[in-house]
Amino acid sequence: MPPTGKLARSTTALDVTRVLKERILAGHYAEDQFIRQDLIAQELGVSRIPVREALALLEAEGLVIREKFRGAVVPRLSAAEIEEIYALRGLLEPYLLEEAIARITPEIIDTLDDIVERSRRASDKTEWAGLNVEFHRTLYEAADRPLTLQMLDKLLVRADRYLKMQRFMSPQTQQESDAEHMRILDCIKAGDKDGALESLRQHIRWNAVDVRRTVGFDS
Amino acid sequence: MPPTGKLARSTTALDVTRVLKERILAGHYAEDQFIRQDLIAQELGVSRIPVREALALLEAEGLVIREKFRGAVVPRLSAAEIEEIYALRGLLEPYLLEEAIARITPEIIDTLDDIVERSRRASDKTEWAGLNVEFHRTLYEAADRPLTLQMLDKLLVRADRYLKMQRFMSPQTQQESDAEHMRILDCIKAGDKDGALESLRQHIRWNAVDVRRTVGFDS
DNA sequence: TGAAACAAAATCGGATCCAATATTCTTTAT
DNA sequence: ATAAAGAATATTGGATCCGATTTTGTTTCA
Repeated sequence: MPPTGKLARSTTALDVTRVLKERILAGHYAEDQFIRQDLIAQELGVSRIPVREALALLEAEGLVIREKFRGAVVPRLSAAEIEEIYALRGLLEPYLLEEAIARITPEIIDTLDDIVERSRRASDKTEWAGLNVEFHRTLYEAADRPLTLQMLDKLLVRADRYLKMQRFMSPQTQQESDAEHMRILDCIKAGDKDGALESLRQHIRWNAVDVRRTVGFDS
Repeated sequence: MPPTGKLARSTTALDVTRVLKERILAGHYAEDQFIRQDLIAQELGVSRIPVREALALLEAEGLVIREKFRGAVVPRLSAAEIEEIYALRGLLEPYLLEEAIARITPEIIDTLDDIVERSRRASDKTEWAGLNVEFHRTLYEAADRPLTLQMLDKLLVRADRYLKMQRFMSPQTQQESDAEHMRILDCIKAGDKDGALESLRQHIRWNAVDVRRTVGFDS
């Protein structure tokens, strides 16, 4: 039996959940294709029990849908769902930003400056994506609204699956995104709350437009 | 071949999930008290496997917290979490109401009228609570925003646990709540969107005040 | 007597096994 | 030859069993 590595704190089920989530977000499983428990179990060297728990958790996150005695599939994302996700981002993120501004410290601002700087220098697309996430995470964690942040995370995970599948992030979009982050950060430094909020809303709108354009909606 | 539009048959794990959720919402388990898998399994006449899956799902909903090799407990709700839930209601519900108004039909309005009428006549507290939920559900389903509604539901479940535990709903509060529902409905009929939104926000604020008063926060 | 050390019991996470159901393949009738 | 019917296979959900860890109880020593 191959050792599964050092799982001192985590459980096998959570490890499987993490692996499957990464795979799904990487577009490893085609939509409407069944994810076979047995195969996953063999690939990861575990039994089907933690695989089943992982699939149950992923269903709760909306990343798969299970049908009794049939299996789990990655569901298609509808245009309506994408639209809804961006509408919800437009509600949640300004709220988080507002609360973050009320609680932000010079240390956090320094951290954000650093992230933006590294983001601008980033050449690798994956590295840039990581820094992009880190920027928002650092900023929003300052808001001290764990429930809201958790809800937002789940929304972004759903959207991310789509975005990564579509490979839509152009260098131009990256530049524009960095610039918008800087604008938000500058507004925060200047104590311009409304300016920061407006920049954020613009940021989200641009994101939404990008997605629509790439996906080619009509709705 | 028979039509595939058959209802999704329930699985044992989902049945256990439903039972446990009902129990938790009814305050059956004390906070910080371990929910023993073996006991649940015996009580329900099933094995521990579906019980474990149920607990995993309930953890994803925030109704329990599991610690490795220790078990699952109903977590305490902090004052901060209550506040956050109401803040999020204040974001999500106006959005849903706005979308609902844009799509509402005379039939739905009739249904809502009926619900309010029955709610006003309701003597039993449980019946009233059910109608209260039905009013919001009917109204918000008209918004056709399933993700948002699902998020709201999960928030309300968390809050409900607290409210039911505290048994806070006084007759006076019921009357006031019914009146607010009528006000919202009247605004919708009159095509007064802003009025409806303002009534809703007031409704949520009152709810929040009610909770704070009953719970007796200070933090 | 009280606390540390050790043993016993309880409980959990995971593995293996079995039953229920779905899917695929084969047979058969027209 | 084709489509319905039935057998064989595949896959899932659940039950039973096992090792790991925590908790509880007992013993021993200062």
